[in-house]
Amino acid sequence: MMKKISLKDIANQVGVSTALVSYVLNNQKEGRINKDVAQRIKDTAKRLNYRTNQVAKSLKTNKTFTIGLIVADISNPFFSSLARIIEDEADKNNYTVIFGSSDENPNKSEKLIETLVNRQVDGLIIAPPQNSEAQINYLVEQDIPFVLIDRYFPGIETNFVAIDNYKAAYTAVQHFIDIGRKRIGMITYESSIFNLNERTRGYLSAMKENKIPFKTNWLKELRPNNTKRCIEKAINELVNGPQPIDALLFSSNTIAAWGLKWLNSIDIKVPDQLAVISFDESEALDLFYAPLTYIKQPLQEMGQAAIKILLDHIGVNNKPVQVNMEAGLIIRESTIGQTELN
Amino acid sequence: MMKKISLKDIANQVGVSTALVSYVLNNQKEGRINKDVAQRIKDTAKRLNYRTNQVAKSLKTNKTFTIGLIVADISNPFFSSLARIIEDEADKNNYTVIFGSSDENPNKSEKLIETLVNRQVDGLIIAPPQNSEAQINYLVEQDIPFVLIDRYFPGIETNFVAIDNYKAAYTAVQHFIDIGRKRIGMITYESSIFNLNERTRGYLSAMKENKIPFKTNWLKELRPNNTKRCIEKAINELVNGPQPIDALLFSSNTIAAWGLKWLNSIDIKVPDQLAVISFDESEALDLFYAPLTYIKQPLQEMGQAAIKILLDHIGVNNKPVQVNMEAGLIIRESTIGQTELN
DNA sequence: CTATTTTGTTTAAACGATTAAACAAATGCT
DNA sequence: AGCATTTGTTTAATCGTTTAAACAAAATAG
Repeated sequence: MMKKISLKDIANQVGVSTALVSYVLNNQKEGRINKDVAQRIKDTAKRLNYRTNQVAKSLKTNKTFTIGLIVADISNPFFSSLARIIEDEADKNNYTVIFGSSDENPNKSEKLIETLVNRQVDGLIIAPPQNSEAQINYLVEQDIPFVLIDRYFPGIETNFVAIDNYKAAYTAVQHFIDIGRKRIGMITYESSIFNLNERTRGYLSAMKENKIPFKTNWLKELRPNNTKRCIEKAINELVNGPQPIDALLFSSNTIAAWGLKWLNSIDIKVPDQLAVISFDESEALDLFYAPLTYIKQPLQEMGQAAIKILLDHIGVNNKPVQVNMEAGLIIRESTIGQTELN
Repeated sequence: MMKKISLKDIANQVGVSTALVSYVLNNQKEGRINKDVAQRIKDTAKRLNYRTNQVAKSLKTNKTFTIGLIVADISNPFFSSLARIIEDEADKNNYTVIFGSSDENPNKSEKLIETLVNRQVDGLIIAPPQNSEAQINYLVEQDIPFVLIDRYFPGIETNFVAIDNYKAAYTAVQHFIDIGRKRIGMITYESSIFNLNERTRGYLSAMKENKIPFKTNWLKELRPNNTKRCIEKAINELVNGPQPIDALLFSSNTIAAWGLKWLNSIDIKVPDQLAVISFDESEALDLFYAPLTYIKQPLQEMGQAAIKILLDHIGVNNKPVQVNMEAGLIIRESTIGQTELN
């Protein structure tokens, strides 16, 4: 690695102090600096191809213009889409993004938070895994600016941006009922994550308020491990029982992807035999033979809001901002199939 | 933001110099330090919840343990999967990843490189867009360690990790021919990016060597803008002409996703009417009614190789390492459909 | 013709770590 | 006892910036 050009090098070349060089290159003390000297400094900087050392600058100014982003898994389209939006918004404000994947594991998440905080990020955007309350409280105590995204802990007063998952699930189930389905199943993860619980609560609540006799085994809660086979088993139980379901809600895009593959391979006809709705969108849901009705989260707005709130809390002690957005239900053939349209 | 604890705070509390604190916390000068004092320093560090300021450390040691990753678009599953692998490998080596998306735009890519270099990343992993040769040469001149991934410039001597795209495309076309297809089309981007050209070259070469009379309009090269409608138009021309094609190769996952949706909506039967192969995998290709035969890139190996090569070039002036891996052809129903199996 | 202000620039401390070198005290060796 | 070595710790410079404060020279005012 070549020796890097520093302010000092420019100062030496021009024959002035580093202070002056710094002032000129930062356009400070405008008017007070000799035009000639200023020009010579600028020229020399360009000629030597000077690049400011952000690390030194950050140390001195106590500002890194860096945001830490912690998601469950950057390779999950939900999070990578969000990451892209956050990246763009951050960039508009001259921030750079460092990211990490927690795999829904609180230990990993804690390690990531520590790493990012040690690197003096100006703030964090986090989709917290379950059992990570302590870390979040730590951030609150340390007064480190952060915004939770997608999930949050109702017991902790923090900034967050999420959707109303209760309502979203409720609306989905209501849609099933509106199209005449009564035996409605749901597959979700067994988890204490607030947003997932809200989805389950919405499902149960919609069933109840529509006076649908609910069978406990219509709700399948998956252990996080060995997911693929668990989903297959769950689906088998749901469709093969004495009271097979006629509608199914997947609580996440990953569950939906595995689930749809299995539905394909056991030849369940969607929507005739089984109407299907999934949370989150993905290319995959479009290419299923009956394009899926899905719950669309306003990712763009969520990402933008997260950045805005975060930046509004960097260096200022503002009150927590909590945003619950509304998801949309995009109705397609997996619930209103060709058959029913004709 | 609360005042952060520094070495000085610990030193003051314990009544020693910061140097000693630094030595103890870094386990240096082992044995030479009074056990008692060492313990007191460690205890105090823990009690005060000391976290080293990486920015200061980086400035002094001239090492950030940060890798910059520049891809075309982090929300593209190909790149987000790669990003995840790179993240994991980086983490194993105590590195953190900063990322940016170039949108295949050399200006953005240049800006990103500048930002990341200013932040003193120890090295870069880059999927370079077309017309970014100058930037890459700049990195070479500046002796900044980097590895190109997915694409590279044959004219520039750099580290790179890629697949043999010529061979991959050739193999795909050969597979079409082996199953009796002769009128084989290809949709790709019009681009000077080496890997795409190689794919085209592989396609043409396979056609030629199999003595398939090639029609120029079987090869559709898309302008990067307005892609969706261009793909639809291209497909219409390919399947509606006087000599409709009976096999189609998509040169990327994004083209495939749009293309398959369109094939669905104009009711082309895959594979009976049209056998289909795509580059890259994605959940979407699995859920198509005839799961797609696709060219599988060894992402895991590529990501791992990239990190290994990069780390081998940080701080050392090793010779460029160039890796061309072999892609696999995963054969599924879009070429060997049920009909032909029976 | 001083005193004051303005203009242009430098000095020097600071950010929070690292680390070579210096130093002091205790111990070992003959 | 006298010298060398070992042990334990501190001093001080440094990384590349920023920036308040000091300074010097020139311009303006009274």
